[in-house]
Amino acid sequence: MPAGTSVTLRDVAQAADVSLGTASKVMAGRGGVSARRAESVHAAARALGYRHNGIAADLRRNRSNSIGLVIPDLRNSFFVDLIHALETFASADGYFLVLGHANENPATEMERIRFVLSRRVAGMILLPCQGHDHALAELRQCHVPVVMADRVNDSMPANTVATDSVHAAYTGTQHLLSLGHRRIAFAANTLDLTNTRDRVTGYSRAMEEAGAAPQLILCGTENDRAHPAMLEALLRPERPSALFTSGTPMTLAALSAIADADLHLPSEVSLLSFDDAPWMSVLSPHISAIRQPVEAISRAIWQLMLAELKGGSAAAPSHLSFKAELRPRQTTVAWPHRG
Amino acid sequence: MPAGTSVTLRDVAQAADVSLGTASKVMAGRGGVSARRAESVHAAARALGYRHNGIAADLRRNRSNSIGLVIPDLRNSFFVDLIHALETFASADGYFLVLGHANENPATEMERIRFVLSRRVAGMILLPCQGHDHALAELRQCHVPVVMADRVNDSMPANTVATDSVHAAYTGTQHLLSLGHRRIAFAANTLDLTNTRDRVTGYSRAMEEAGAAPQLILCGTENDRAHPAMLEALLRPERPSALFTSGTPMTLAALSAIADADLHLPSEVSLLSFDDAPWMSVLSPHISAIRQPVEAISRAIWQLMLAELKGGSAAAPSHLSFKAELRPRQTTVAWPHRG
DNA sequence: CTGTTAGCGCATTCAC
DNA sequence: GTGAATGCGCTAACAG
Repeated sequence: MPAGTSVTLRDVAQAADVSLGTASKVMAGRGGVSARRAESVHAAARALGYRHNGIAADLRRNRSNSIGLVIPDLRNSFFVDLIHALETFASADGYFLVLGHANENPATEMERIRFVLSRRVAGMILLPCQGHDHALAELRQCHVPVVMADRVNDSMPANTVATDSVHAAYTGTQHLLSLGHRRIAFAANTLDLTNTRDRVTGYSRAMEEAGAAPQLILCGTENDRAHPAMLEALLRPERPSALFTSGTPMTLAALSAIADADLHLPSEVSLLSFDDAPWMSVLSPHISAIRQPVEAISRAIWQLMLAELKGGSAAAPSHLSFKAELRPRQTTVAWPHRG
Repeated sequence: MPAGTSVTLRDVAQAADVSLGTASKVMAGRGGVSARRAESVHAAARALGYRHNGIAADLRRNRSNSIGLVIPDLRNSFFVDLIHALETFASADGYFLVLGHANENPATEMERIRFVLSRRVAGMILLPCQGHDHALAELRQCHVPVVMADRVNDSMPANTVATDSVHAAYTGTQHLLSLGHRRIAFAANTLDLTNTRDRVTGYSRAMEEAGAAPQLILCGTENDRAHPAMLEALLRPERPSALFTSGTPMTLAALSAIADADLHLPSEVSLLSFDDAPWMSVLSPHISAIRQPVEAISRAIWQLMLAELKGGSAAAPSHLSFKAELRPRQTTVAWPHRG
């Protein structure tokens, strides 16, 4: 079953009694055609229900106005906000985004990258999901401008944009330390993620500077693993007085673990979430969070992409970094807690 | 700047010293080629860094294995869950999804539909954002299988899949009524949405049957409008004892309005949310919600699409409907509340 | 088994 | 201004 017996430009030209070339010019909005003929082409197109075939045009011109965007997780509001911002920028410059969803799975990620690439996008924005070498190799092979973001570091051989994770985690940990907490656990996805490693670095540095012992909980993002891991930590005699979660999924797991451990939030345990979300400030207690500067990051990504798109590949890749914002709310309180 | 100086199948054939046709067969994995030559083609492809050009192939074969999916809002977890499920089904059948994000904006929706269509997808799944006539007209013009979902009704001239909104809202309202509530306000996006109208119908029916006066709050999904609208309702002397929100964004707004009105949840006001989300059951009180059967809906959508894809367009369009599930939790309590 | 041929729908020279 | 001609990279039908 073909994708519809579509009417082609040739049909339109025939009906309007002009040549294919003329019809093409008219439909493209380029000038150089008499008003009378232009109108008759438009009329014919309308009458026949003509639809421009974008892929044929792209093929012929060997260029395209679509940009690939492959992201790890649609359930994470940080990524969704980023998509949204990027869409706005791209659309303002006449580009369209072709989305790929890796679902936090490297194999799926490769599939999506390949698919998006096979659509011959003009450029590719990749937020890697886990490990980047395989993806990067694929990307370099096709001579397409690439901008990577979020789970990236400065040694990657491509343009990168990210939050300064070390600094953000360091600041967050200091916030907890300054409240008197010493036993602060950091719950993170996996050390396979470069930004998770950075967050752990920032956390550990602050802890060590304060002479406190870091306690790392590596628990993935799935509740089946994260919940029990946190619960176990909270049930230990020497349980942490504060939990610092490295992303929204872990925050969710922490919240239910705290409830299951029958601990009161925040008097018995404090909670700080890396990544903010709308729901964190509507129920009590409002959750203290670290907010990544999504707009700034998105703008930088797009700027970099646009530069490569028009300028040709620049010299050395750029590595941009932005500071996150600490938003202390009601779940980070002094320790020991004075009722 | 072209999308990279790509190496073509012709280059590969040349390097492997075979014909274009043979190279094509090898790369497509079709048999009928001697092992020796096949290997040499593969080797050449690897050496040159060949990448299949999917759009050229689609163009030539006049068919494609991608399906368009245009959705209203990425920030709504219902839609995200649906994307996720649909991706799984599609991928299992060898199809890829080309996503379009309408951002709850009819103009953007049209742009996205047109773009996705210009990519010559084999079929189109549309979750309309507001009004459907314009979009539907566009879709019908290009003779592509169409399945619409969520904000649809049985009179639409296309396959549709949805939750039985009337029934779900009716059941939810009854739940509130059975707890003793009489002043129940229903906070919804806009009556321009067909499923919102259905939800209002279900709500009103239950209210009228109980001899209670319906109170509708039409407030959009943006916090700037929704929050003040709900706050105003909650500050009235004859304020509702229960709020029934018609979607996650409204639930968020309701929650902050309840806090700002200084009302205790749930003893002073009950809350029932149409659409469930993970965060609703981690903080206290856990929010009572109505859950739409996302998997069933997604499966039905895909089934319908697949049938059209292989079977050719069926006779009359199907209109499928699924029952939602009420999940009473801690925010719907008896009224008047006995402390 | 393999090579040759003929387009898919379109944009773009280049003559007129 | 306009139309005829030439592929973009690929698949499929056919002839050897």
